[in-house]
Amino acid sequence: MATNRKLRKISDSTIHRLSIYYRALLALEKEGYDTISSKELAKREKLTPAQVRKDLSFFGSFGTRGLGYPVKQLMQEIAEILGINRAWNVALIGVGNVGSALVSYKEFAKQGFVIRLIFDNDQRKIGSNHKGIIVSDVADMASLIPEHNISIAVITVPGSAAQKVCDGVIESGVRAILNFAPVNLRVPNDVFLRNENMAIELEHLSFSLRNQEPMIAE
Amino acid sequence: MATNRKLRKISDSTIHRLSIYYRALLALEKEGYDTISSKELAKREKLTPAQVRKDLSFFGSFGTRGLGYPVKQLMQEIAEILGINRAWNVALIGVGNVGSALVSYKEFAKQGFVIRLIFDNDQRKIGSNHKGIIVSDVADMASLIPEHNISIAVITVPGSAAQKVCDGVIESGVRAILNFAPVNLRVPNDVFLRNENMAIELEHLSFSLRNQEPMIAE
DNA sequence: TAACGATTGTGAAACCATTCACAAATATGA
DNA sequence: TCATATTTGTGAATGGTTTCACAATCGTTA
Repeated sequence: MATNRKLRKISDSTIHRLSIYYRALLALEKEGYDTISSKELAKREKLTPAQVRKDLSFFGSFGTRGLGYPVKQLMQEIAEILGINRAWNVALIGVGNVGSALVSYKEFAKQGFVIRLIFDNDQRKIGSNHKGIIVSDVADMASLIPEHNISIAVITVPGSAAQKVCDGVIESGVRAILNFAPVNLRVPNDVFLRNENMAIELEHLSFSLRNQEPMIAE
Repeated sequence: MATNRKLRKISDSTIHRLSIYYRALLALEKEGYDTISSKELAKREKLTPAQVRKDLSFFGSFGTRGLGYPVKQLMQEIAEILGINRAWNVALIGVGNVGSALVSYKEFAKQGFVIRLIFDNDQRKIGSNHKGIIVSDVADMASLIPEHNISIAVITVPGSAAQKVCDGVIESGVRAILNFAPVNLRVPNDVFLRNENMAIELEHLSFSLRNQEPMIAE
């Protein structure tokens, strides 16, 4: 059981790596491993053994000295820590290119994130069927979102509309948002916001390429 | 001019924020601002004034004491630092749901990232036209990528195929990769890799929701 | 059952990023 | 032209994350 220890300030990086460990363990299980050492796990993910152990130690002690961590069990522990050992109802707002792609994205549902509602403000899209889900009018968010017990909203509308949509979903009671629009959304302190901004990632690559040669001057 | 100072170890966070500043400045310019203080800029992006100044100071001194930073000029400086004051040729590998969405994504080209080539291994897709670009066979990467002067590869193939595709584009001379496949790619040290993994972001949200109440036990 | 090798869990040390605080520089208004 | 208010740029202080290093523990083998 994922223990309730004093899990006060867990850093974003640690949570991020937990996701990475989880994927690694999935692969290890498939490959037939029963146990895995922090050393081996770290090597696979280009991390350090100490980091793996420290990350896990925030949540409990899951390993056996001299042996390592039990693959299956650790997977379950991490799933529980991350909250992915259950289903979350998701609403998708905006059925443009990105939105449509996400509806068909299988990894989504595999991890327990189930798209229950799809919204758009385009009359031509409202009522249409996307993978079995009828597109609703954004105007109906306030009633539909609580009704369907939605925990997470995924925003895939154009940047210009994003803040308004964001305010709307929060109004409807959503407290976790994944934003694909290329803008910085403003949310209250009790709302969790994550951004997926491919322009920023490309700019990072562009920076790296431009500064390839360490550029030591002066 | 973006100066060539001793820009040795710039942290990822700083580069990330540079992208954020750039977007903020775009908006400020539209709103008619000529200058902006670190205080104001920080307030808009929920950062601290000191952070803004420190970030910028790694690259030069662009402000005027008592006044602030000139909006237009600072934008250009950052564009130069990030390397987005020019065009980069991009190849897209994999025309599934995500790949198709990216081809139509306008922000892409706006920032100077121009998709020149599209690859797939599905015979039914090869030869088809996506927004004016004919889909090529992945088997032809080795010749086409150098020919078209591609700097960045965007990988949108299923996880199972991603590592092989990754090895292929590196073989063809690409040194910057944006990976959408939900796997940890292995690349040599001189290749820049960024990951866009929406499952991980969702898991982060899931973690936050699950631990909403600080969970102080023991 | 005892001895050995392996590996965890974790304080302490080292490292890195952020914030503080203030001198230096500039704009502005009298 | 001078005094005042503002804001930058940056060393120093702080706070946070990663790595180190080792005692504690366990499996294995003789």
